[in-house]
Amino acid sequence: MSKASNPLIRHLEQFGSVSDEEKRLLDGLLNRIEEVGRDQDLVGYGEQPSDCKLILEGFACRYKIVEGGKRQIMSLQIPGDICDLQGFLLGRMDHAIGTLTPCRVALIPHTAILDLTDTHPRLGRALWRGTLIDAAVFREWMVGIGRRSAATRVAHLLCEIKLRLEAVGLTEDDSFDLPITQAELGDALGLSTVHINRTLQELSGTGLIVIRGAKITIRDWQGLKRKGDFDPSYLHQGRRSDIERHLSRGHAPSQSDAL
Amino acid sequence: MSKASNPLIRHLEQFGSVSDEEKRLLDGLLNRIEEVGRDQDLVGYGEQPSDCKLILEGFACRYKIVEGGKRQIMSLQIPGDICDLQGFLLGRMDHAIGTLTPCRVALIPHTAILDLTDTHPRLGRALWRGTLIDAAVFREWMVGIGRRSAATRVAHLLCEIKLRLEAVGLTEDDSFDLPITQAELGDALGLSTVHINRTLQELSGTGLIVIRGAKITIRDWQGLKRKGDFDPSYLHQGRRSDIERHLSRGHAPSQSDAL
DNA sequence: CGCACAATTGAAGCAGCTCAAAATAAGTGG
DNA sequence: CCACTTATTTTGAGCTGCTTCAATTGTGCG
Repeated sequence: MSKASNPLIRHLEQFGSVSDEEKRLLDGLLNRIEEVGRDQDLVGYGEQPSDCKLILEGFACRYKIVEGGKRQIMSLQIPGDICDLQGFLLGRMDHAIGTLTPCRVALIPHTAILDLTDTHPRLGRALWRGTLIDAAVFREWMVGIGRRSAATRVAHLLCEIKLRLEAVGLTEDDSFDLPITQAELGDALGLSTVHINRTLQELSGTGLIVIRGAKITIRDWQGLKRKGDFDPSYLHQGRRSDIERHLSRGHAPSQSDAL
Repeated sequence: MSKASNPLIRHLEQFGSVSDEEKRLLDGLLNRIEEVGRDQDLVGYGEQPSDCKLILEGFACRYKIVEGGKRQIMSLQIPGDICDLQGFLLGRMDHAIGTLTPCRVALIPHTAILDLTDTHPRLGRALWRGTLIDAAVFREWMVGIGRRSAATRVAHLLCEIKLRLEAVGLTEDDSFDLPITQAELGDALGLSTVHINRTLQELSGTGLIVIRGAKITIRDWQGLKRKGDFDPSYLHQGRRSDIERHLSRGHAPSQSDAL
């Protein structure tokens, strides 16, 4: 696998430079690739996986089922995401990860990650940073579910997805594919399917977005951001901490914050 | 500061053994101590702190204010918690951390943590693990806010707080002090103050808990757990991953999972 | 073509909200 | 230790954003 197409490297380079040696090591991790169908668990609740899953293609989600059978989707995982480093350090899964579409995933043994983080603390911190961003997204979702109206929540999620997909090259202009059902959207936002449907109509009706099948086009980015009370800083895109700059001089990540 | 009383060491030992040399290093981190009053920001939104805060005494919380002025509290930070490792690797704060009571906190410079994680990858992973547990708690709160009823949410939170306080020795029998207002509880659970009040009365009325001022006594632990749909596994208390066992043989953390 | 799933619409219900005011408790200065 | 002020808890009552239930329409696909 060539450097350029290794999504793990691209992922880590968002936050700091990656040396050639590090790249070589990272390339070595992606040898076991699997295809998984839609609506399958990549990792089940309570499991103790022995490898991490890196999503190469497709959409997945973290979710939990509560008493009464309701489901809460806690995050959307898109290509480039390592979706269970959690299992690496915590052992037993306290939630499940399931596919929303057919997926292609790379399996990375925990032992390989352990070796890597032992010998290359900087890479360890880079992975760590990724999990901190995951946590920032959890927090933002919590804020939305707890304190924002349905319309604001939906708008906010669309803004987030747009930026995240853009970062991995999965948008064209102001459009992107969001191949998930309204029921799934509801489970992610803590809303009923019916209300998701009505809310999407509202957002379409006011000219903020256009929906055609699974394709979503953002007609009025500023308006959607306003509607969604959206401040992208929690995604920590295209930024490095002082600490990381202090470590790796010379490289500057491409900034694209003109949002 | 003696080893036994260093809450950072106690915190890390929950998940894996800490060598004597590591303990010495960790002791060296706790030299700057500060007292902070109630309702003060330990770290403000958008700041770029240069040190982490370890809470020695008192309660704090992560929070965010949304458009319209509503507040969502995203986590409760209790003694022993390092409450912004986030800032270490991500630089700019995407939320604020404020005190709920007067607090005593230790300030740990980012540079010290950087050195530590560079030279002692195992300690780095231990800190990382802590942030992953934080994330697990975020997820669980999200599930509650999104999919559980008010009474279930309140009961769940009480269960969680009980276990977390117990782990740092801040409970006596089935009682603990929870010196936060009902308004703050509401901000944490995405509920109104009025509804929190009525829900607490419901939980008292059915004999699950007793409230006397800031002191909460759990009368019926099993019942409260049932009411709160509470499964403590997300707290990852008293457990180590295979990976960590693989690394440090010989030591076994005390297990106390008879819950 | 027809099945199965997904989106849409209508209508009624309710969990939790808001507003407003009263009752307690917790400070605080004298 | 009291009198006064301020914060918190508690209660009542009306309201609403979202849910639930149930049915209809659309759509992808073997």
